Amino acid sequence: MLSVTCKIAIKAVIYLASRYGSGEKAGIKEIAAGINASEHTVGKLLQTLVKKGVINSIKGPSGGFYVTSEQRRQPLMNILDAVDGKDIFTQCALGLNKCSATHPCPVHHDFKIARDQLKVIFTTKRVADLCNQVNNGLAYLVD
Amino acid sequence: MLSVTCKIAIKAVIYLASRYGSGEKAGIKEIAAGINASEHTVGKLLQTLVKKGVINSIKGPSGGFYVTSEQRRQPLMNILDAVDGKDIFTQCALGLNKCSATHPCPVHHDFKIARDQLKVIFTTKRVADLCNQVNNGLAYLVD
DNA sequence: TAAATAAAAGACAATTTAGTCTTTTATTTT
DNA sequence: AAAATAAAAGACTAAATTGTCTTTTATTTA
Repeated sequence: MLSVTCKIAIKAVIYLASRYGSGEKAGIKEIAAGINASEHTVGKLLQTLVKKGVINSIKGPSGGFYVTSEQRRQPLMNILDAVDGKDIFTQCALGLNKCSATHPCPVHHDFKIARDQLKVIFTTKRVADLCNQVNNGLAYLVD
Repeated sequence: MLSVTCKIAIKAVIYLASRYGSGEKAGIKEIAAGINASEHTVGKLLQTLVKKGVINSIKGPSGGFYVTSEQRRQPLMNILDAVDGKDIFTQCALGLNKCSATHPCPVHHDFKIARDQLKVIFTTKRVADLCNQVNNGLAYLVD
């Protein structure tokens, strides 16, 4: 479904946004430790997120990564798009290039319903929503 | 979602079952041509399907691959399980090992709904159903 | 029984994806 | 201004997946 990197990216952003206020910075080490992932992997992927405007960063001592209050309001889709792209929401279940209502693969109609539902989840769930769940102990970022 | 191999496998089985009657045999070349895929890839993957009992084969001249009428009634899930396994229907969206209703990741509840829906599609749709669609010109296996 | 046919099996190669490491650049603090 | 800190950048390695090829085995037909 999502790539491994993308899953880590979502956890990293939620961790950052749930533990730190808007503008408050966290370093790579801390974020990696907080979501139980490799520092190297997290470092690399945070770069991508900064480049795509999902989060921000500042170099140097007392630098780090942070989210703005606006970025808290963005849907998970932004993270997914930055790392994996949006292809999974348009691709045919059987790999046809031209699969549509007028030229469907044999599972097109049903598959589209499920695929669209996933799309709804990722476009309606916002970073802030998930932070609340984590902060209230209703959801977890680690096993 | 599904691996490339698995997508080809589904198309191969549907092609075989839609073009040939129960017990009627088709060769690798023909199946590969019929779904616009590489002979090598198809040959290899059909082996897997035979081993897992999704289809049957007979060696030698006038040999080939075929499906029984019983195999026509099997759900797509059997193909998916034979090639990719059923993991995609249990895996956590964010990659947690222990993600459940009592220890959920932040998207568990919604994701599970969509995931379960996909599972329903693959367990209720049978090979024969899709063959009918293809044979009636309601669905296609190639672009 | 020999030749031809077609799948089975497995080795191998290529590609893609993921993960790691090193060097560079920017910023801050002393 | 120098030293320290932390991200940026990119090269590199490793692993997983996908795809290709060759050899073997079974079967049939002449």
